[in-house]
Amino acid sequence: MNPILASDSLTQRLADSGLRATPQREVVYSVLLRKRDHPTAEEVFARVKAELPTISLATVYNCLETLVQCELVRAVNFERSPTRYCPNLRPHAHFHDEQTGRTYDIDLPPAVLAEVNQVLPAGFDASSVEITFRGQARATS
Amino acid sequence: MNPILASDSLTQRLADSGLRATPQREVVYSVLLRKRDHPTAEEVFARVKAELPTISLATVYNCLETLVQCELVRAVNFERSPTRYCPNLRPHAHFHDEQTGRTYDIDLPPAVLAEVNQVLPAGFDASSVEITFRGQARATS
DNA sequence: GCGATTATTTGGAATTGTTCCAATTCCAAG
DNA sequence: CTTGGAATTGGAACAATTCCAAATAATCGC
Repeated sequence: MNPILASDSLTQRLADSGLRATPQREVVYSVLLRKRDHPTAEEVFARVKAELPTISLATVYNCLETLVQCELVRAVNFERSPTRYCPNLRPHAHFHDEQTGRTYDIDLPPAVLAEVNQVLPAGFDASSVEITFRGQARATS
Repeated sequence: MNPILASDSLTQRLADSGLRATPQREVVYSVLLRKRDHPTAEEVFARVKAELPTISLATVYNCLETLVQCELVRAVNFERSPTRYCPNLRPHAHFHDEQTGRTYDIDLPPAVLAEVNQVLPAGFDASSVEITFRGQARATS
């Protein structure tokens, strides 16, 4: 009945983990979907407050952590700057523009991913791999 | 005259950047070379104190930062845990063992590095790329 | 060598991002 | 209802790092 489909998949994923779909979780997730610019927890907090003025920063951290657990959101770390969050579930690398500080998603073709995994010697069993570029982007995307 | 060759290349690199080879910098660097287990700043601090009991943590941070600037050492970040330092200058990825917390260097063949760089669309100019695996290692290395 | 200048080190305070905690509040089921 | 677990909240605590101002050390022009 709710026209916002994302909310349904959210509810489903949460239920799968035995968790509830609360307004806070829904708004945090929708904020991430709405503007996919890899916001920090503080930025998410600011955006969510527009809709839920009484939400606390702790709750934003809780919700983000929950979404990461449910694999609806990826936490992205670049050096020691604040963790950023992205709702892109396809395999992708990140490009960090040194000038602007902006982060871009770079799609990772399965073939490349496969080749990268080949570099692991016997005895190393990787559950995930993260690829991060840093440099300069003139792209508008 | 000094039989420790590393110290010479250190002196050289520092000089190239207009910096001095101080005892603190030399000992911090030698500690990294001696045990290449990706220590944190605190761990380096503890090891250096054996030789220079009066060194301060701030100086260890300074020295590490200097060595990173001179490209003698790489800073390695894994999620939000403390930065680790490694004196391995060859292109390599890192494998983070989720059980033990240990970090392993994984050599990166130029061909793989080249292919990874190919995923960047036009307009993205990368100055460096970082590849980090996470998983389980049974290796002894 | 000798003072002037600059680089480096030092200890402690400050900062930042995040987590913890104890006290509510909110649901959901019996 | 009411009882129990889940979730939220605000503020304190925390960990890693950086900042800062004072002390120390090295280097340079003379």
